[in-house]
Amino acid sequence: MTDKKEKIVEAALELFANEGYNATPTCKIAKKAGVSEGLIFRHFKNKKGLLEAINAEAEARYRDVVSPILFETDPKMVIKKTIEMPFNVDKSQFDFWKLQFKLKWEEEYFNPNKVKPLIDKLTTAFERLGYKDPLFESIKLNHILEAISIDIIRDNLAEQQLYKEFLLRKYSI
Amino acid sequence: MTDKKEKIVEAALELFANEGYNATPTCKIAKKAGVSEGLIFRHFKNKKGLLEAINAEAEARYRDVVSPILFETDPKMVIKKTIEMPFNVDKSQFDFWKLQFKLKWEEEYFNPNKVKPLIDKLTTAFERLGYKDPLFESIKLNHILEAISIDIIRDNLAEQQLYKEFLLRKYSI
Amino acid sequence: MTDKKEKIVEAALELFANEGYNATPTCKIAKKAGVSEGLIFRHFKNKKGLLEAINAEAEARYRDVVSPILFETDPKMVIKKTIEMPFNVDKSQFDFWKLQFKLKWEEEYFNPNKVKPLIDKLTTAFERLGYKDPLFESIKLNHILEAISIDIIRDNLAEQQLYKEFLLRKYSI
Amino acid sequence: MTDKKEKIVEAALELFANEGYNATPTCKIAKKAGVSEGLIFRHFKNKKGLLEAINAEAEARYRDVVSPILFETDPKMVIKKTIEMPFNVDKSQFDFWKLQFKLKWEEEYFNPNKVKPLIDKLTTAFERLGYKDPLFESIKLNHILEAISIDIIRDNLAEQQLYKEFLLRKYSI
DNA sequence: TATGAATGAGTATTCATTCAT
DNA sequence: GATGAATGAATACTCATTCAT
Repeated sequence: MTDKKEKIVEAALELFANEGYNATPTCKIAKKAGVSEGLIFRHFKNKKGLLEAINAEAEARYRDVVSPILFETDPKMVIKKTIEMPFNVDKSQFDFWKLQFKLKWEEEYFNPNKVKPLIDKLTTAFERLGYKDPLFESIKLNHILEAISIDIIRDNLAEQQLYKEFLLRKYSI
Repeated sequence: MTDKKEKIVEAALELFANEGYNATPTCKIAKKAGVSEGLIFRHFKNKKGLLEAINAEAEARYRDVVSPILFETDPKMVIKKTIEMPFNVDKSQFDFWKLQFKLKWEEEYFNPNKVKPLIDKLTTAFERLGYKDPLFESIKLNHILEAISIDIIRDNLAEQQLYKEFLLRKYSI
Repeated sequence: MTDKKEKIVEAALELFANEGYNATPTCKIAKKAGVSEGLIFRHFKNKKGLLEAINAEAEARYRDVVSPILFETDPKMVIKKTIEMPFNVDKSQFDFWKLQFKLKWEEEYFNPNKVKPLIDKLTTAFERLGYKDPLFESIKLNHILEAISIDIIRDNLAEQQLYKEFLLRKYSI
Repeated sequence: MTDKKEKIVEAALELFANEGYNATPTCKIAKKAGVSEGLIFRHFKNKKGLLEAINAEAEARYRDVVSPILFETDPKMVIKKTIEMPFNVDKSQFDFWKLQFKLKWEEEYFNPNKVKPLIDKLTTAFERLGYKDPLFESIKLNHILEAISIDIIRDNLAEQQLYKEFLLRKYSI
């Protein structure tokens, strides 16, 4: 990716995440990126094309974060790593995840199957640990983590460290 | 509220909830409501004014749903009613809640204090029931319910009844 | 048709005819018509929609010009009226016809069946008058008249009166 | 002319002829020619420069086609060769002529004197053959041939062979 | 000669909003 | 209260043209 193309993506990511896709004019992206407006369309064809380029990278990052869990064999470690996941997200990546959560509300970008591998992995883990309703347990844990992620991203969760320890304790980890 | 004013609100609610506020042109609202575009501005001054009118009603509805919990005295019942809350939302109201959840992502409409009364009530309840970390317990339950609400509204939660019973069991209810 | 809508059509006709459809920006049409640019799209949806509206009117005018010939019963009069047709076009209508001839070069707007009724009528007329190759005669006459029309519209035909008489003489009229 | 320069001219000719000069973006020409967009401007300075280069070649070709008539001494042969001219155009040259006819509608490229030598030659021929109105006869024949050319180029003339023979018969050739 | 990234002015189109009726 | 024509600023997108390599 050329220098300017990268600049466009960065600017767009920040603006889409914070002001919203529809509320962000392409001229604002161009100005923030320090490039001409036309260049956006030369590189991405569409405003939507730009969004999709960002989104494609997001899929990759999601996989990077989740795959260490999927390769874990110890059931306790599966749960531990899953709980720790949202707390480990670097601040520099918040815009990225903010955009992801926003886009979930657009039919077009919402893919309910995305979490399935993780749910499956958690279900197996809970099963091995002798939990009664392993599927519901994993759905519940996933729910907690989704909500936590949202709070963290929006800087709306106090005492993260203590809360994380509380959760780990709950699962006897 | 006159007949036509009501029609505008209904149309706007559905469109804002499903297509997004910025992505919905006023002419589309007018067409769907079967009124002239000008009438929207006679009744609401602004497009934003229309959104705020809808939003104000949402606050009222939120209070309607939560207040029965706040007036509950039995701690077990507090938790039971809280868990049951998202499962009892009528389908006819989904657009309403969908819009609320979407708007949470706009700084302007996000009010982190909104859930405070419920969190407090839950904390007290968990305290009375002898839970070790009542605050974190209530935050956790709230997280679960937020995530459930999102799934239900988006028609993304299977076996709701069984899941609800599972949760109640978890809290020994 | 409202006053302003009519103004738009007039301005567009003149510009499309003289500068070409693609070479005419909508802002120029708006300025010439003395209206806001947006109004063009409110009335015609598209720039192309505007062209098509003009074109539809052109079809009507063509029919108005040709139908008196089609209802003629005397074969000599059929030929006479046909020959006179291009010479009788009023100068105020030149832009209209200019645009028609230009558009014939766009696949999309070229309809080879348009002249068929006239060709048929002429063929019958030549047949009745005992011409040897009535179909070719009518094609030939039509060719002459098309070329004359083009010359007249572009103000490129000197001594129109004498030329017309020459042609009539050729057909012994 | 280098290989690539030639490719550009070919691509531009086809596109200008069929889609129109204004409707053809330079990037489309470049893609069709298999060269970079910049190269067009290195070779032709302008988009207009490219058009003019094509046009200059057209003038040459026109002269090639007409000069054999101008050097003809037998009046009958002058008329015969003139009539046969449009029927002899090779299909591979249609785009060339199509563009010429289209450009006639742009003031800038319309040169009414272009046909003058041919008209003069025809007039003299008709004079020698004892026709009454030699000038009008030659204008008329020219009109017929212009219209025929247009029809042939647009593949809109059936039974060309028979029609040509019909015309020759008309002039007792 | 040839490329392709980059530009900036332009162009069709949208849209919230106003206003006379 | 209600309409619908009209506006003008904004917006996504195009395109001829330049320039460093």
